[in-house]
Amino acid sequence: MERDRRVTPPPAKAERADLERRTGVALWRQIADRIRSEFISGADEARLPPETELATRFGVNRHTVRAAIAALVGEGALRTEQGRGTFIVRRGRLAYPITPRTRFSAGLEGQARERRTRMLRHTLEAATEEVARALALSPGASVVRIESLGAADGLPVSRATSWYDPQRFARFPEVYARTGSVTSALAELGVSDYLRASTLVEARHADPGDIADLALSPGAVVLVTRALNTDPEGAPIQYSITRFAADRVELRIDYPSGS
Amino acid sequence: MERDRRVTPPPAKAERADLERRTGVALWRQIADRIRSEFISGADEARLPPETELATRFGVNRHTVRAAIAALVGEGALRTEQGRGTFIVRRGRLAYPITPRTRFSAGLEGQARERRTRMLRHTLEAATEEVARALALSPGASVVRIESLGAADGLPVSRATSWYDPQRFARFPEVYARTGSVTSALAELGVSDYLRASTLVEARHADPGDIADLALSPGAVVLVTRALNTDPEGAPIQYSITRFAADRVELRIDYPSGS
DNA sequence: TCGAATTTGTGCGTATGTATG
DNA sequence: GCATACATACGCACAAATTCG
Repeated sequence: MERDRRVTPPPAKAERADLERRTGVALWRQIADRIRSEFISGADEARLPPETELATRFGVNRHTVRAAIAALVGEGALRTEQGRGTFIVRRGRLAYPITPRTRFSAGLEGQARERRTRMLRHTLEAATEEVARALALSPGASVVRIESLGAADGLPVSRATSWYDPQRFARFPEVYARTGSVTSALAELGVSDYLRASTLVEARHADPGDIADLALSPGAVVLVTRALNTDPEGAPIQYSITRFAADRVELRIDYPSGS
Repeated sequence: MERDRRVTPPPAKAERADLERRTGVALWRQIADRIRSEFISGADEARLPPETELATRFGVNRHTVRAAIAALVGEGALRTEQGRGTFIVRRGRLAYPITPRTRFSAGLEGQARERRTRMLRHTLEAATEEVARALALSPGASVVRIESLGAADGLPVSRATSWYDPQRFARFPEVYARTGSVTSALAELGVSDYLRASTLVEARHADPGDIADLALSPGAVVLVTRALNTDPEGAPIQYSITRFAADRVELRIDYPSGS
C-alpha cells in the first residue's frame, strides 16, 4: 500500500522560526550548525550576537543557545569571554584542487606551509567488487591496501584508503613509508607519471573512524572522493577513497579554458 | 557525588563501540543514517537483517532500532511486513556529472525517466562581492537572481541560486520560466553554447531552506557547488550556487585523458 | 571611583524526549 | 506496554566580568 508520499512540497513547516523538533537532532545541535554556516563560514562580523539575541532569533531558551555555543567552542570555532562576548575564531578553508594531475602536497602548496601524508597501516586483502572493477582485476584478487592521513600545518585534513595491484606494486608500502610521498614512491617503482582518470564526490556524516583520525566532533560532515589514477597509457595504478574534513577543505575543479 | 545535570553537555566521548552519545543526535537517528548508508545505499541485500540482530550489531536496544526503522519507513526508504521482515525500497543514488559541458537534464539522462528544473523565484538585486567577482562586475552592481529546483522522477535533488548580468540577460527569467531549460533559454538569448569554467565543491549540514525545498530531515548533509559558466570566448554568463541532497546525489568528475 | 547597562557563567526545578530492560 | 534513568529544553534568578558615561 502506497502511503501519502508527497515529495515536492515540504511536510508542513514548523510555525516556530525554523528549527524542527522531535526529529532526533537536538535543538542545540541544529543551532550550532546554523551558527557555523550563518556566522562563521560566510561572515563579516568578528563577534557573535549576544546569547539573548540569538535565543530570541532562534526562538529558544538562552540555555539552548549556550549549549550550541559550548559545542562550537569545543571544536575551536568560537571563543567566549565573560562580560565581553563570543568571538569567531577565523580559520580559512583549504581549496584542494581536483585536476588530471592531482597531487596532495603540490595541490596545497601556497595554502599551508607544511604539507605531508603519513602511512598509518597497510595490509594485503581480497579486493571488493568496487576495487576490483576500478583496478581491472577479478573480484577477490589480492590487493595492497594502504591507510594514510594527510595533514597541513599539523592539522589533519584528509584520510585516505588506497589500493594497488601487488603484481606491480608489492613493494609500494615499504617505499611509501620511506619517502612519505606517493609520487616519489611510484617514480621509484617505475611510474614516472600518473593521471587522475575519474573522481566521484559524495558527502556524509563523519563516522567514528573519521572522528578519531581527523579530530572531528560528532555530527561533523566529511567530503568523500573515490578516485582512479592511471598511468599515461590508461592502465590503472591506484584506486582510493579519501575523506576530507568538510569544515577545513573544499574541492576545486578547474577546466582549462578552451576545453 | 552530585549528578551532572547541566544543560551544556557537548564535549563528551563515546564509550560504546561505534555510536556516539551525548552528541545532540539521537541514537535512533544515527542508526537510521547508518542503515541508509550501509544497507540501502551500497547494498546487495534486498532485505534488512532482523531487528534483534541489528540491535546486537549496533549495541543498542531493539526499541531503538525500531525507532530508526520507523523513521526510514517514513521517508520511504524501507518497508516492513509483519512476520516477514523489513525490506529495502531501492532507489539508487544519482551520479551528477561535472564536466566542461555540465547540463542538468542531459547529465541525468539514463538515470531518471523524468528530469526537470523549475524556477521558484527571481529578483533583481545588488551583487555581493563573490557574485561580482565571478561575473566580472563591480560589487553592488545590479544582477538577476534566480532560485530554481531540480527534480528527477518527481524527487527534488538540487536547489540552485544563479546570477546573470542584466545588461545581457534581463529577459532570462521570463524565457526560462517559459522553456523550463537554462540551455534553451540561453540559446534564445543568443548564447548557443556555454562551458563550465570552474566548480568549487563543499559539504555542510542542510539549512532550513534546504530542508524545506529538498524535503530533507534536519541534520541531513548537502553537497554545495559554486560554478561559473562562460561562453566559448570565456566571457562569464552565469554564476550559480547549487545544493544537492547528499543522500540522493553524488558528483562525478571525469577526465577524458586517455580517450 | 561609582554605578548602570551589557554580556557571559551558574544553579535549580520541571516537563518532555530518548534509551534501556 | 510498563518502569526507570539519563538527555534535552524551558523558565527564572542571580553571580561575575566588562564597558561606558
